[in-house]
Amino acid sequence: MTTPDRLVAWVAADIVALTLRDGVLQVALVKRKAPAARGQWALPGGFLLEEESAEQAAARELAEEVGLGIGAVRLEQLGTYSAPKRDLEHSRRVISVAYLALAANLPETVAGTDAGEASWVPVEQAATRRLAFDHQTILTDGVERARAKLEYSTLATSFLDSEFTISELRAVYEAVWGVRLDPANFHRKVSGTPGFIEPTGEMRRGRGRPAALFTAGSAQSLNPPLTR
Amino acid sequence: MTTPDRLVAWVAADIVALTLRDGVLQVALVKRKAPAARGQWALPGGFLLEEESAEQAAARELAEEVGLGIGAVRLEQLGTYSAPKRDLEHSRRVISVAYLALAANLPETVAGTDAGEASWVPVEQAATRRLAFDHQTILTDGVERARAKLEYSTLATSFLDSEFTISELRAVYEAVWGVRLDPANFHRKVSGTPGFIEPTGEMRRGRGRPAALFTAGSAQSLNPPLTR
DNA sequence: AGAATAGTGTCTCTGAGACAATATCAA
DNA sequence: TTGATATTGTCTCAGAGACACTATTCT
Repeated sequence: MTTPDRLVAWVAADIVALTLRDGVLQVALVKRKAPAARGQWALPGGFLLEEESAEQAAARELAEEVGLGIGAVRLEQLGTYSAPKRDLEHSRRVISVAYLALAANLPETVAGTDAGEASWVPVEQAATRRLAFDHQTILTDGVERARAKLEYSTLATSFLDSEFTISELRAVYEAVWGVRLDPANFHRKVSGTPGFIEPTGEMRRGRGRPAALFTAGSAQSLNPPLTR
Repeated sequence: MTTPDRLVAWVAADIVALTLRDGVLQVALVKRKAPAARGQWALPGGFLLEEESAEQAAARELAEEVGLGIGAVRLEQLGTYSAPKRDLEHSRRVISVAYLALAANLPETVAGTDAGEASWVPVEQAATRRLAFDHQTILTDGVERARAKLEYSTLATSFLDSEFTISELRAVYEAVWGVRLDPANFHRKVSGTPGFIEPTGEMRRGRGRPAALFTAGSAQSLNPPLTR
């Protein structure tokens, strides 16, 4: 026996996928091809299928719409958006479970089946576009979460390839936080935190003195944290 | 036109409601009266109704099942649980949006319509009970979130009445974190953080020297944080 | 040589923690 | 007076930030 006014809903998983291109924080957006909100820019995402969890759906949609292979990104749950009027385009209420994904070297975006186009857009610029549904709110929350997480977690390395220099790691912090950090103090801080980064012994040569290469360490949290 | 295998779900809001009784961290549990998982202990909660957001549903269920008036508690979204097999008792898949609620002086629990019994149970003891569905996981996540939030937010005052002493505030931290804190250093720390607590000018007299009374200040975050 | 980037040394300041000392009440 | 709790003082240590300095490459 079903209570008459109990909500029956579709459940969507939407992803705030962030990456760094040319030192600028960018987010993956798709131009909607589905009937609802057709033609508008939106976060990648889609409906959960039967027998699928929200995280599985997020990983699948990220692969289909943005071409980010499953396992290539860390997915972290952001929150769930369930306001009754958040999506008036569908015939049923839709609640959305939002995820944050941080990606390194972005394979060029791929136009998948569900989305018309997919592209990386600077976050600053995306903040001025009108996005479908409440995706502007979700984007803002996602960026803020990423900023906060850099302080007390080792998440920043997710933006980088498996080998990176300390300067590149610093560039992640500077781009996401929008600040300039002292190279000397940053170097001491990250190299002195056990488990954050591990030296490979290799060097990378560029304009000046060659820089030592590192890989991500095993630590998940930063103690004490980096301060913004 | 509906894609054939798109999930259609019921959406529940479940609440990890924590309070302090006799210096012990306790959680509100209900004995289920509904057919699904009848007789088992579970977190308070229930299904979203049409035209209701998850947070509204959480507030309503908290009022109905635990007797905590709407507005008497802060609700913070914990996360969403959507594993396909998390709830096999219902005829449809159920995904649950979990909330964290911190309450002061717990009105005695009220047996509402949906729940058979409701009572406050020490968290340590609840961790050993078999709870319905995946509520054990949700409870663990909620307690961990509360612990983390005390560090960098002013959430601890939510556990107290509108007027409290610094010792009472310290007791919150000691109970939630399960540690002993130095009274002198704690006093300096909280009274020296602008916006955390505001003196009322009143005193409360007990066993020893009377303690000054405070109310919660306007600050939401603690900078620098308290360390566990 | 000069520019550029990597990395180290050093000083100062702030805040956490240990713990002694003082204050103000009840019994 | 004694015991209990509140509050302040003081010392030490760790870490953040400013910034001078050294190291190693390219042009």
